[in-house]
Amino acid sequence: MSYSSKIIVTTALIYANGEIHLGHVTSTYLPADIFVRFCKLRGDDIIHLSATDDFGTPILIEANRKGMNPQKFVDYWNQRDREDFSNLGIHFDMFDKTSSKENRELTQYFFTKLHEKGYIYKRPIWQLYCENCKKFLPDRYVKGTCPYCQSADQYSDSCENCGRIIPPGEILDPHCVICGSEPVQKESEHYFFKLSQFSDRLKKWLTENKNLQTDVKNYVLGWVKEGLKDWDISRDLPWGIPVPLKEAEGKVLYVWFNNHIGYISTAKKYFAERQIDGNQAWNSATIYHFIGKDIAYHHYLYLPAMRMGVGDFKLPDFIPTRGYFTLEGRKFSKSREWFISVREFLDKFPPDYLRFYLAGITPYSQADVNFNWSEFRKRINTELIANIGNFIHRVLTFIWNNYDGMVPETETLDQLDRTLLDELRNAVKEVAQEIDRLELSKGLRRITKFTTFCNQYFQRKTPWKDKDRAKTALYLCANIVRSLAILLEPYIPFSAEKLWEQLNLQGVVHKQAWNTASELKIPTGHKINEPRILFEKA
RNA sequence: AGCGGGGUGGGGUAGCCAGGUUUAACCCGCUGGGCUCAUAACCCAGAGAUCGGUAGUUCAAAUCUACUCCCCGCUACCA
Repeated sequence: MSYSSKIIVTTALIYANGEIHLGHVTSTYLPADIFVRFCKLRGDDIIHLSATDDFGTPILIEANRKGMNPQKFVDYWNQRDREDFSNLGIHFDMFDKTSSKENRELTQYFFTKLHEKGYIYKRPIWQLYCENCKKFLPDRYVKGTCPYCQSADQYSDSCENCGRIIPPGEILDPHCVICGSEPVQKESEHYFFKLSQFSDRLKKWLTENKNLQTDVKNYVLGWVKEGLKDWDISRDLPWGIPVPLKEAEGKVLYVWFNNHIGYISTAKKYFAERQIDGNQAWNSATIYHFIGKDIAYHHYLYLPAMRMGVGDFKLPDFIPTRGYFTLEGRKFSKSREWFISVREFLDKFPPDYLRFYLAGITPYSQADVNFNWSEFRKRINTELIANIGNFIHRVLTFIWNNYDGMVPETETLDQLDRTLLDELRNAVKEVAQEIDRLELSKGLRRITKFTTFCNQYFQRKTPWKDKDRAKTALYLCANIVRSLAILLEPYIPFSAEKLWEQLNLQGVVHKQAWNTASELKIPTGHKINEPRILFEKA
């Protein structure tokens, strides 16, 4: 069977060991969801895929601490994350896990193919080893005192207190996280990926791909210029995807070797369930990988290099990269309890408030995004409620109270009416352009610019003075409210759907065609449902 | 230290890449007025920045160049 989809969107895989927080949502999942929702309305054949990232040291440590089997542990988080995303209206066509059979197989295939082609070699490295636990202690298995600020109980690779990166071997008073005893240096064989060999090809690809953001590109090109180092892709851990070589007993692949392969393995699984050739589907689609800038290196260097090396799967066309999330001007930090989880937020406010606010403040760049509670409230109350919500509500209640809830008839359009329709067409066109260019905050601003005009129109028409003469205006406004439901659907899908119901229209707003937003589809005499307040003040 | 990003009215931003379509735009806030259909929401008018600093390029610079000050992020086995 031949392939049908045209666009594949993936979002960075969420690490399966903790709550989803607003940082994840802001940089990655919300932008992707808005984009995908828009494309669906536009009629594109598009799918959104993601998964949990199930391997790695922190998960193993955490699972051990809780006395849980690591697979059970990541399954728990996978389920919990699905709920969070669903509650936020973030929809996936498939949400899988990197510990899936498909991803294990594809990852081993990647390794084998790269190994055959000579891109992987083995060499011994010195590593800390715990003689009590009889195991090597990678990165986060060792804690000690920070050599810079003397802060105790820090992981051996970085200090939470002063934020410095601690070079391997420099941590003071190192001890094993599991048993507390002091580790010794011991030699271990590791596998390395020849990233250095891909320098020229990466440089070419980065330079020639015009879809990549220039700021991120410059940042990454800086690394290439400095010279890429080969990459240690194996770990002495019991939790991970085994290195598929007989000689490599007990070694697994590093999480960053396998997790982005999850994009492809999930896609293949998705297509396989539909009897579609996954490789062909992947290679003929336009690929978007949405990420946060913290993982820019992995997506702009490691990922493309690995795909170049294997050769079977095309590289991404777009890697939309957004910045860090700060809360009241300070960096998010779980350990310092300076963060907001999705659950915590949704206990207080509806999901659309979060979507509306975040979409409005997140630019298409790696600039950081600051969340501020008072600004959040202000923005919801003034833009979402007093501007957009007010227009919708005044129109609907006016029709309900003055025309028995029936959309009135239209007569000859005057100059102002025609201007309104021009504004509508422009808005529909320009919002689409912005979202298509991934400029989501600008798209939202374009919508509020339009509703400002709608409020002005209503004001100038003074329909309350002569209900009979106001019929054309209300006919037009009712239709514009319908258009707004469609325009707003990518941003605030729950409210858009409620609005669709209030308008008493057929079907669901999510299945409408974007272009019909510039048409007048509600006929005279159409009965709306009783208007209710769509947005309560925050 | 190096690399990347940024400094625009009281706050938050757009514009800068492709210099002049802008008397520097938008939102919030502020001042005054109007309306009363609407969740004290809406509409109109107004005050307020010469675009971090300096020096250049140009007929013309917030937009280009150099230097400089300040802020933020990153620096590879942290996901």
